[in-house]
Amino acid sequence: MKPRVRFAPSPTGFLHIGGARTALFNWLYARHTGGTFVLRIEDTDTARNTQAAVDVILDGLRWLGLNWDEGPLTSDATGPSKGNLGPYFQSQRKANYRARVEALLSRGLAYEDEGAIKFKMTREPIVIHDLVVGDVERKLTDREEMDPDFVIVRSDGEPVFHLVNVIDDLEMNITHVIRGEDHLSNTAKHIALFKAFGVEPPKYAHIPLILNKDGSKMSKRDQGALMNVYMEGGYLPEAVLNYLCLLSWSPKDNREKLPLSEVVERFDLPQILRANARFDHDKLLWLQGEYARELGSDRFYELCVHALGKGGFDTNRFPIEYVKAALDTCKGKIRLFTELPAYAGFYFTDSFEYNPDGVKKDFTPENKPRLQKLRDAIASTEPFVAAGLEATLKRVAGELGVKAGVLVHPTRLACTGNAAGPSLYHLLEVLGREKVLQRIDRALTTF
RNA sequence: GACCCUAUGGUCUAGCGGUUAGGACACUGCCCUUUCACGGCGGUAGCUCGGGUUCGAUUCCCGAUAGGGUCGCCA
Repeated sequence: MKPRVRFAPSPTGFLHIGGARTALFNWLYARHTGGTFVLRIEDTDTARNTQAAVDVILDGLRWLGLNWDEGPLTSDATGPSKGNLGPYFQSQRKANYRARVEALLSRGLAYEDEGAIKFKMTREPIVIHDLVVGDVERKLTDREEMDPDFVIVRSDGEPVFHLVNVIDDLEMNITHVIRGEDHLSNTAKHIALFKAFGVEPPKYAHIPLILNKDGSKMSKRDQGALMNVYMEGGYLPEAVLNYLCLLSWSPKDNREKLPLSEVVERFDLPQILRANARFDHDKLLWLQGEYARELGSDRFYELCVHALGKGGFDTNRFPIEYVKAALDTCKGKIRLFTELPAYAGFYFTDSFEYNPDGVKKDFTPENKPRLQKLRDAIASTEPFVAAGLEATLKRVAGELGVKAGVLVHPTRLACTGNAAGPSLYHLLEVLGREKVLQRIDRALTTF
């Protein structure tokens, strides 16, 4: 029988990076084994759950490319889904829960207590055969010793997580439960529940948690904890995915950057590490840069145009060839697309501020005549292309008896407002003679 | 408080009784270079501690310590 795994988030309005990693590991295992990846929405908390919150989860998984074989097609709990074992929203499965609870009640495995229904938990230690952690004997804690039974239906009639999670895994024929290690201690309860229902529990694989760089628990408020930061922050999903694969899993051959298809091929449960991993944003950024550099042109343009648009630059007002030429000078230079407006905005507006430090350093009295001389030489450079412009600049520098850099910096500042950026000669070529001369002339009037 | 998991540089990791403890990110020196970035060549930095087992422990066992998790009518 092929494995059936599931990702079962509750719609809280956020998709946590840890949740995304859990989804990823489930997805990887399903794809590796040719099994089925089920998405189930645990929306039992009617007070908190909204359709918009479900969209956050669906959008996040889609952005990452973690497609599910069974589960909802839309965020509408009563809407369409794929798969034969739905509904895939817990809010639509209440009849199942009621029937299961009745069965427990009638067999004396559960009882009513102050309006709630409690499950008669075994008093014996339970051994969890975990595929990642190994055999774990879970004894009762001191509080559990006093009352090992736990509530499965609240006094308001709503079933609780432990119950519905188990019933759904059972009824959806889930074979492997791959989830965060925060559930390891709870697993004894789940196993007892499965046994009470007369079925063998699924295999468990508890994966380590993702902590902050300093080792503290990552909460929603922590930097980088939520998926939307990456979706909106100019990240590439392949970079995020690759980075997530490297936390608690390793290809073991000293490679860091590897395509998802290869991870799918090599991924398996037993080789997942046991220790919690810390989230290193710098390393993610590095991978992001690696992937950004080798992006295909069309996708690169698309992402750039989108980022520039968000930064207030309407590239549609410029000829497509100009836009492409401008963006080509940025390829391989930026990591995050959100950097682009500041990095390349000068291509798309004439009104930009000069970098103050650059002004101090480069717009100096002795540089003014130099820039003037270069301006005149540029005015007659023919054709107006990078190689010729470079030759012109170096010739003028030679005539002035200064290094090229002396001319390069004021020119860059005059034409872009920035102290760093794309290759100067190439950006001049893209801007064209008219704009370059205008910008140098304008700069010359400021100092 | 009880129970559970974990422990290799700052971070992610390779290692599975004998290695000059390997790689990556970050940091840093030099080179390349108009800037930035990339790239190339170096550098700093590590087996938590204490007991065992063994001819020999980073590696196996026990304990301590530290970190994380759970013990809810949250999920």
